[in-house]
Amino acid sequence: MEKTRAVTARNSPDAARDIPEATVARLPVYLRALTTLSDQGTTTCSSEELAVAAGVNSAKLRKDLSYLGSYGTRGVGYDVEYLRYQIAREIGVTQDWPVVIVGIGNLGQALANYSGFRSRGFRVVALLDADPARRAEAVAGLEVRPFADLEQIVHDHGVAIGVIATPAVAAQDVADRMVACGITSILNFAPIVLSVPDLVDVRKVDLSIELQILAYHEQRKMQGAVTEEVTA
Amino acid sequence: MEKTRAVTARNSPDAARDIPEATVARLPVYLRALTTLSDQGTTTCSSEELAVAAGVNSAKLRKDLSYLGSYGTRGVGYDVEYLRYQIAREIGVTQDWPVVIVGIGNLGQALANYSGFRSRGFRVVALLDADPARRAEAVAGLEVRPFADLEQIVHDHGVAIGVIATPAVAAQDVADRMVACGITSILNFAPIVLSVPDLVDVRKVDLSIELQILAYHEQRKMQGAVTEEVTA
DNA sequence: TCCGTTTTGTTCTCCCGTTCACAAACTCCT
DNA sequence: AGGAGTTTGTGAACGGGAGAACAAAACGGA
Ligand SMILES: NC(=O)c1ccc[n+]([C@@H]2O[C@H](COP(=O)([O-])OP(=O)(O)OC[C@H]3O[C@@H](n4cnc5c(N)ncnc54)[C@H](O)[C@@H]3O)[C@@H](O)[C@H]2O)c1
Ligand SMILES: NC(=O)c1ccc[n+]([C@@H]2O[C@H](COP(=O)([O-])OP(=O)(O)OC[C@H]3O[C@@H](n4cnc5c(N)ncnc54)[C@H](O)[C@@H]3O)[C@@H](O)[C@H]2O)c1
Repeated sequence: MEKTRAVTARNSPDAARDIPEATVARLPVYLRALTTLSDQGTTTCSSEELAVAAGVNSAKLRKDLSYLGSYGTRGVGYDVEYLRYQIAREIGVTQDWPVVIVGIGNLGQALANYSGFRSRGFRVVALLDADPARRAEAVAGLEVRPFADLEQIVHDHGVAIGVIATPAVAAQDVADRMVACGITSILNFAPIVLSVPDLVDVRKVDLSIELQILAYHEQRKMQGAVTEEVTA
Repeated sequence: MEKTRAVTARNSPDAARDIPEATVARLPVYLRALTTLSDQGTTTCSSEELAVAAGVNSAKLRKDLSYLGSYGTRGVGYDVEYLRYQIAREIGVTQDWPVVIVGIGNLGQALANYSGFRSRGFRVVALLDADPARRAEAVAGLEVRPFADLEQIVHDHGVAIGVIATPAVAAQDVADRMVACGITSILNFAPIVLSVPDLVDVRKVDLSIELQILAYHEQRKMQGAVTEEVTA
């Protein structure tokens, strides 16, 4: 029974192939590059062109795409629109995903105001904040609602994805409540490691960590410069 | 001559060991966990405790730390303060890094107002925006200055790290100008692949991509659920 | 129809990172 | 002093991803 699935042909529309995680992370980049090409009026592109636009090796690009199926034509390349649709479908952004944002402070407001989510398959259906003062005025055309409304909202809109933009101390509580309401994917901006059940996916974005990684390399560049001076 | 370096003992203070990239990305997480433990009054911790706090495997944690040196005591564990300092020193955040933010819109303002950067070794020294209207009022106690001031600011403060929070169309231009001014590390929030010289480090944060990765897994969970229903 | 050109899809190899497992080293108790 | 218990640091096995390289396939021109 398990084997049956593995034997399923690549092109089979409903085959649940397991795409490597590294590839999944790059598919959105290809999608973005294809959208740009499409906007420029390009109808066809080679793996080399697309690879340059996406900032990756062309062999890697072709291997990534081969996990989805054979959507190219040898000697010609890929049809931009067709490939774009196939990737969008594979990722799951041909439909709109309802999203709730919890914690409407500096970052939460910026996220709520960001138009890019909408055009990429996500719709912010509710903004939640524990602080009544935050609820005085609407943000991005949406009222800010009490955190207690979470369950109702998740139920009404069938929300599966939640964004946490609260302070770190509140994040685990918020995550627990989200999970209890049936949310199974969380994007976390709070600088804390969340503990959730196995079936819930968590992705974290930590801007301080990004800067620290840059700082590490920056420091090494400087050390190298000094060493060179000394040995010279 | 090349060999000499390889032979250098791990504990040697000035040894330029090459730490794996994956490890570098985790060091800030350990640093954060150690700071939390320290705040809670913990003076000593085992690799197992720290690993749980950081959300990683304890063997991986120990191997990561071993790249920095032997800072633990067998049978006892690690001194929290000591290890915290060693990691901070290795990353390079014992000193303060001056940072400029370009593009003071929704996201740029949120970043400017974020206090967490300061406590983690970064100091926002200037906010730049091309739009004169943006410069009417100060953000986070800093005036918003014209983009043309970049070179002066970079020169005056010795800025090595720049943050791009402009729309995608402007990002490559901004990056080029940054590089021309001597900035060698860039944190990019615009959804575009930046092209920069080899010696410049770029890290990108793309929130749409994060959501799309979650959507992919979410879709698979649902497919699985449907398949189960059908086969049941 | 056939051959040269182009470009995909895939195989193969190498490298990096993860994890296991254990010896070495340290503490504490008797 | 010695042994039991604990925890680190690391060697070795393993798995996954990156990239080179090539065969298969499509196209176009003669
Ligand atoms: N602002 C940034 O640029 C930035 C950068 C990196 C990381 N972060 C992280 O993102 C998170 C938010 O940052 P911020 O600057 O927007 O903070 P903020 O203080 O401006 O906003 C936090 C919001 O969360 C709300 N909140 C607190 N507890 C809550 C709860 N239990 N339920 C619902 N809402 C609750 C608060 O009322 C507030 O409105 C923090 O964890 C921060 O560390 C922010
Ligand atoms: N807001 C978010 O939550 C969010 C989320 C994901 C990605 N992003 C990305 O971050 C970037 C900024 O988003 P935002 O919502 O803050 O946009 P925004 O439009 O609110 O702000 C952009 C700012 O950049 C300034 N700017 C434009 N061209 C410039 C130039 N050449 N030099 C200097 N400044 C310039 C504009 O004047 C404006 O103030 C965008 O690329 C967006 O795609 C934002």
